[in-house]
Amino acid sequence: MTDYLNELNESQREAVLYNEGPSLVIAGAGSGKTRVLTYKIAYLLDNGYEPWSILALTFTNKAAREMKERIARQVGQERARYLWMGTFHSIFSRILRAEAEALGFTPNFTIYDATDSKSLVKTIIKEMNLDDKVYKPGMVQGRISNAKNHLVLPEAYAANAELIEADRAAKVPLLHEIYLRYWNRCRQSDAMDFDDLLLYTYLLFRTRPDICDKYAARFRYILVDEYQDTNFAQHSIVLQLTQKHQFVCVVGDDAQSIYSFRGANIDNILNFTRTYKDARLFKLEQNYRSTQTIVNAANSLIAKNRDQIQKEVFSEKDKGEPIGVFAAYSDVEEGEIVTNKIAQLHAKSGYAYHDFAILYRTNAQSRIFEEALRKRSIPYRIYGGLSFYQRKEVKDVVAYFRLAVNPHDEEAFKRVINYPARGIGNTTLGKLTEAAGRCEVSLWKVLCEPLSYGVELNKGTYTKLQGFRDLISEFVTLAREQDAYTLGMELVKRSGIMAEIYQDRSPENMSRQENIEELVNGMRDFCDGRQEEGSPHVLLSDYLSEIALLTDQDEEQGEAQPKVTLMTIHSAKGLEFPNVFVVGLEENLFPSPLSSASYRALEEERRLFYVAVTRAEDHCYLSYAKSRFKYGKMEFCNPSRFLKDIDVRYLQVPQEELMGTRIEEKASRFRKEASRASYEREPRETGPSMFDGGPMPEEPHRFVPPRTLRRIPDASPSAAPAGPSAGGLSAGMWIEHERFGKGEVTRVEGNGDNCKATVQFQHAGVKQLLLKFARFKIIDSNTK
DNA sequence: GGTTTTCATATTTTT
DNA sequence: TATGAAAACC
Repeated sequence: MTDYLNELNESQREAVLYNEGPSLVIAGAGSGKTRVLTYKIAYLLDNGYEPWSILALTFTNKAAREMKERIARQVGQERARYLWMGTFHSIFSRILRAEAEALGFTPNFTIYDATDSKSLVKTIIKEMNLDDKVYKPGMVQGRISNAKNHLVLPEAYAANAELIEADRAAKVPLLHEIYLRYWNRCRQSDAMDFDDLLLYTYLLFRTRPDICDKYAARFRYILVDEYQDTNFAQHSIVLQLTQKHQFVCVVGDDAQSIYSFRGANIDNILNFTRTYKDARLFKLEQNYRSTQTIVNAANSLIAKNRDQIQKEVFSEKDKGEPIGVFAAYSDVEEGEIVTNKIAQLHAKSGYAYHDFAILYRTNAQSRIFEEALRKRSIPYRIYGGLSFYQRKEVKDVVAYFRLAVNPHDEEAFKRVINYPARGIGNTTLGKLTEAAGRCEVSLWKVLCEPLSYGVELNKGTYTKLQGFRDLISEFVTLAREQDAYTLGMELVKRSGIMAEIYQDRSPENMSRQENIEELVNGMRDFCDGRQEEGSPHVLLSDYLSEIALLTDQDEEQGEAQPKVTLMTIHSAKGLEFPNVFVVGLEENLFPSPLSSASYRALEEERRLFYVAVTRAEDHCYLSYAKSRFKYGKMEFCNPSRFLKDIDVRYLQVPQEELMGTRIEEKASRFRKEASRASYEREPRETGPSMFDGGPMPEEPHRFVPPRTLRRIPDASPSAAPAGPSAGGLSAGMWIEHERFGKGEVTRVEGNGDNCKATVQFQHAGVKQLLLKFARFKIIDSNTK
């Protein structure tokens, strides 16, 4: 039953087998960390632990799901399904719902997302008549979040001389007041933000030792993945639950700690053996992912950091090829170089497109590569950007759902009280808010009895408010009985959103319709899934608590077509690709200019670079541009200092452009020449061949490329030109549309999914139809 | 109360 | 450049 132990190397096996007390597993990049966690859990299950007595905390839902699947393969679905496995936030939100009353919340509390938090901060700043140029909502929210991550409550904040002094120095002395109000407003709204999920869990366990003991006894063994990215609150909760029995195993790599800007504290992992006195330390140092060259290069890079746990990561794979460095004259050229290289490797070495990743520091860099790939018709997929649940129309619908489950939810309330427009404007809302603030109750309570809270209203407004109140009241009643999917459909219709969005067929509305349909379909899948698992009644509240903690990253899409991956380095953590391009290695971009303030921030940037390089299995390429458009202005750039941090033995630098001071000299000379545009030189070759490691002649004056910034809405480069994809439609034809009746096609444009037709209808006027969705038939295909 | 225009703003973001 | 939100407008 323990034959799987043979699949582990010695240090992995030791880590799996040691279960007598606390342990810390330092898992170098690509060293089989997930495998160790999986087998350890399997081993525990085989050695007396019941599935429900094991708690495994991960950082993404995806990681939890994947690990559960792997364990299921090992020990069978039946046992795996009872494991407690999930993110800190999802596991503890479950516990908080179960214990909500002990904290003065209801089990149906709302989870505010980042946008809700920020919007609440914004309203509070406004209500306090503070200048939002000084009290920047983002910054205020960040400080509140930081306080919460350090388990500092509002009263403690106000009483903390150091914090108060820091705020005074930062010219935001009233921050503690904002924090307090924010805190109370969340409570009034029966809402918790992401940080609260951790903070309240900690408070629950601290104020109610009986409850803490209950869970500490239930979770006989706790495992934490990606421990380097936990914050103080998470660390403290784990400590609360394991202090007595000490059965805890944390896994992580301090060299890959890249989320300190979100409160992650690398000290948690660095000091683990001090927190748990008898902790055993295991190091996984064999890298199974990358070539020796890549591993060695990454080692030489990370060695430049001061704060780290010493380890020697090594690879027994092939030596591999040196890391190629590309110097481009401009950001556009950088895109071309990378794209050319991808095309070349694809054609000559037989790599599929999904074997490539382009990793960048900021999302803004993606566009250049998008355009370059599109030009060459290479399929790609961009990760990041606006997530599905952040789209306006989706948030609007979800706001109604949220109100139905918790009418006190202030952010949802404000979002939809006048959407769709029902004549309740800012003036009225202002009166309600004023009364709610004065009486310290939720907006909903004021809405229910405006008069008793002293709100003066004229008759018309009163009626409108009553209408909204009745609508929501009814939803609240329904939410207790009906299942989520049926109710979801109902709410979309009854709220008036359906009518609003389905009233015309403008392309924007079409995409909104599609998103709402997707949302509703998602609900159906969710209900079906839950029912299959044996819960007959799936309530809207179940659905909401599920999606509150979902992100885009969790959506798994079975991609049919292999595509090049474009993402930020942050989102690439944990992934691997045969070929990786790390782009934009320039000062003031990577490392980010904001990180130069402290050595800690700079070390984090270096770790980020380390993460990027160690994603690569076979080939890794680094590139930088000497000029780049930033905020619409062209800027000159110097190569990143990080390029010098990698031992040159592992690099293949273009021609004589060696790392070192010379590059700065050259760059500054180059800059002067470029700005004068003084003299002619022989024109440089064009085409891809020159970038294949060959010499790269300088050519200063040609350096500002003409930028063609047209917007191409179609993200699919493989889409065919207009003709055939237009569904056989062309100008001059007559069609009959389901709702608009008969009309003549006057124009057909775009291609693929974005193909649209302009149609002159006999009665409905001129409309643009997105052919992907439009329901019509051709009644006369004579194009005259 | 709804629309248009202008203006500031600009890392990374597993939850 | 490109986005979103406040201000000014109708």
